[in-house]
Amino acid sequence: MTEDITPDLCPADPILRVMAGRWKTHIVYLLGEDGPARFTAIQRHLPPISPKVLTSRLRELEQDGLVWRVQEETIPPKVTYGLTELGLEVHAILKSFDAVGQRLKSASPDSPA
Amino acid sequence: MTEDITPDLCPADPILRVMAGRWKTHIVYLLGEDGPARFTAIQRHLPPISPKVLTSRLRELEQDGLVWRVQEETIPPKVTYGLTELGLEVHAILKSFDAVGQRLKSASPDSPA
DNA sequence: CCGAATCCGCTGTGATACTG
DNA sequence: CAGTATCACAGCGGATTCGG
Repeated sequence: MTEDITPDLCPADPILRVMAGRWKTHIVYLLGEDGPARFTAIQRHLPPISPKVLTSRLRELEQDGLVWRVQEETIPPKVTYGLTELGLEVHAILKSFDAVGQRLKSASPDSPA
Repeated sequence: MTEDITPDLCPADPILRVMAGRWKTHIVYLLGEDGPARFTAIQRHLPPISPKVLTSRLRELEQDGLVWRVQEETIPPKVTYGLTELGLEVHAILKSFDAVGQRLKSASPDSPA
C-alpha cells in the first residue's frame, strides 16, 4: 500500500509521488521545453537511460494524465509523446522551482525562527 | 551514483529529489502548519511511521537545510524540530500544489495541442 | 523504430526490540 | 523521551537481449 495516511496531511504528496521516479522530471521538462518528441529522440536527450525504463516512465506519466501518446501504425512505427494540459501545468511548476533549487546548494540551516 | 545527468536538464530535479522519500512532504507540511514539534509529537501525527524511518527522514531534511534540530540535554531528553527559512519556502510551495493535485484525480489526457 | 522479456543488485521502507 | 540495532523484504532502476 502506498496510501494509508490520515487525509489531513500534505496536499502536495500526490503530485510529488507522481514526479518522484528517476528521469520523470527530466522527461516532463524536456517535452515542455522542446515540444512533442519521438521515443528515440527522448532517449538521446537522457543519456544513460535504458529503453525499458523510459517506456516504464512514459507509461506512468501517461497513466497519470501528464503525457499523451500517438502511434502511427506504419512500418517502421512512429510514436510521438507530448504534454497534456495538466502536463504543461506541471512543467510550469517545475520551472518555478529553479530559484529554490539554487539555494539547496548552500544548505545552511539557520537558527530557530 | 545519483547524478550523472547532463546539466541542461530539469532545474526542479534537486528539490524533487530532496522531497521524494516517503513521509518527507508530510513532515515538512506538518512542521509548517503546526510549527516546531518534538519527536514523539511528529510520530503521533504520522500514524504508521517507525522511529527508525522518522529519524532517517529528519536527518536527511536537516542535512539538506530544510529542518533544524535543537536538543536539550536534560533527563528525559527534549528534542525539537522545526523548519528553517528554506524549509518554510518549500512548505509554501507544497501548499501551492493543492490546486494541481486535485486535477490528478481526474487524470484525463486531452488531445495533442 | 519502438518497445517486451528476462535477470539482477541495491536501497528504501518497515517491524521489532533494545538503550542512555 | 528520543532515538539505535538488527533483520527482512519489495520494488525500482538498470543491462542486456529479443521481437513485430
